[in-house]
Amino acid sequence: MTEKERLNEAVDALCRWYRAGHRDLPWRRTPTPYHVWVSEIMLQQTRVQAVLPYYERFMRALPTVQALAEVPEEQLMKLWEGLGYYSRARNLQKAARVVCTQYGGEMPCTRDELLALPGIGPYTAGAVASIAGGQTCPAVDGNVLRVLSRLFAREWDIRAQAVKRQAERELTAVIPADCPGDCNQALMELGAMVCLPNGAPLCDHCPVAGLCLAHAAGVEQRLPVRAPKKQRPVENRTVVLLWKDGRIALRKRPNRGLLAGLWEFPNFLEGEDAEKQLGVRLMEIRPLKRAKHVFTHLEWHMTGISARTEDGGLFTWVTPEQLEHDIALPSAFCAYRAIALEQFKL
DNA sequence: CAGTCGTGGAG
DNA sequence: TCTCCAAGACT
Repeated sequence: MTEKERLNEAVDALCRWYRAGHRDLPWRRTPTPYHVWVSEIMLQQTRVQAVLPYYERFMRALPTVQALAEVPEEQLMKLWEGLGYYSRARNLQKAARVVCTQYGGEMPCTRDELLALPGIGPYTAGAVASIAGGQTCPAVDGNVLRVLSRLFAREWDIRAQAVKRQAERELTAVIPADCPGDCNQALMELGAMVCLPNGAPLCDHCPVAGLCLAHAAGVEQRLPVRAPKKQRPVENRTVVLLWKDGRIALRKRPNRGLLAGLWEFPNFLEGEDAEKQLGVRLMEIRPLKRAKHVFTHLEWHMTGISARTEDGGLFTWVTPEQLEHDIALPSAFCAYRAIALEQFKL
C-alpha cells in the first residue's frame, strides 16, 4: 500500500467516524465564517477547555464582525484577559476592520483571501475556508501532525515548518471535495480525543488503528518526535503596589514585545533602586510575598513591595473597582492584583 | 530557519 | 513542585 493510499483510506474512515459522533462545541453549532474564525484564533496554542468560557462571552459581547471592528480596544483586551498571546486579539480587530472596509462586512471564505488578513496563517485559513466555506484545502495543526506521524511511523520533527508544508501537500491530494470541513475536523478530533500526545494514545478506540504503522510497530508512544526544548532565562523582578489617595498606580506596557500594550503594576529588575526607577518618593514600604510566572521562553521570579506616595509620577491611578472590572491585566500579575484588592479592603 | 509571544491543566 | 505543551502566527 502506498502512503497516499493509506492516507486516503484513513481520511475516509475518519470522516465516517467523525460524522457518527463528535464533541458538541459552541462554534460547531452555527459554523459561520465569523464563528469559526474567532474560535480558531482563540484555539491557537490554547486548550478547548480554556477557550469555552472566553468564546461564549466574546460572542455575547461582539456577535458580528462589525461589532468587533468597532469595540474600544480596552474592552476587547478585557475580553481577552487571561487567554494569552494578546497580539491575537489585536490582529483579530485589525482583520475585522479590513473585512468591513474591503469586504462590506462579509467575512471572506477562500483560503487565499483569508491568508491575507492579519493573524490568519496557513492553519487558520485552511480551517475557516474548509469548515465555513466548503473549500477543499487542508488545516494542519499539532493534532494533524501527530496523527500523521503515527499513521506513517515518521520520525520527522513536527516543529519544523518544512514538515508542516509537506503534510499540507499530502493532505491536499486526499481531502474529499464533498466534505473538507468534516475531514479536517475529523483529523483534529482524533488527535484531541484518541491519538493523544505524551505517549498516551487510546489505540483501542481508534478507527484507523488497523492502518497505523506506528501501532503495528508498537512505537506509537514515542511518536511524534520533537526537537529538544531549550531552557528559559530567569528575570528577577520587583513588583510595586503603589498607593495614593485610595488609588493604585498602573502603567501601560510598550506596544511591542512581551504583553504588548497591556497594563501592569510598576516593576523593575531586582536590585535597582525603587525610588529612582519609579520617580516618586516612597513611604511605609512593606515587603510582599514572592510569586513566579512562567512564560513560554522566559520566567519571572517576582518579589513585591507595597508603598504609599504623595507624588504623581508617570502613572495612571485607578480605583480597585477599575482594576478589577475595567483593566486588562495579564495573568503574570494576578497574585499581586489579589494582594492589592485585599489591601484595599483593610 | 529560529526566536518571540501566555496561560493553565494534567500527570 | 516540576515538566510538558495545546485547533500557530509573525518577524
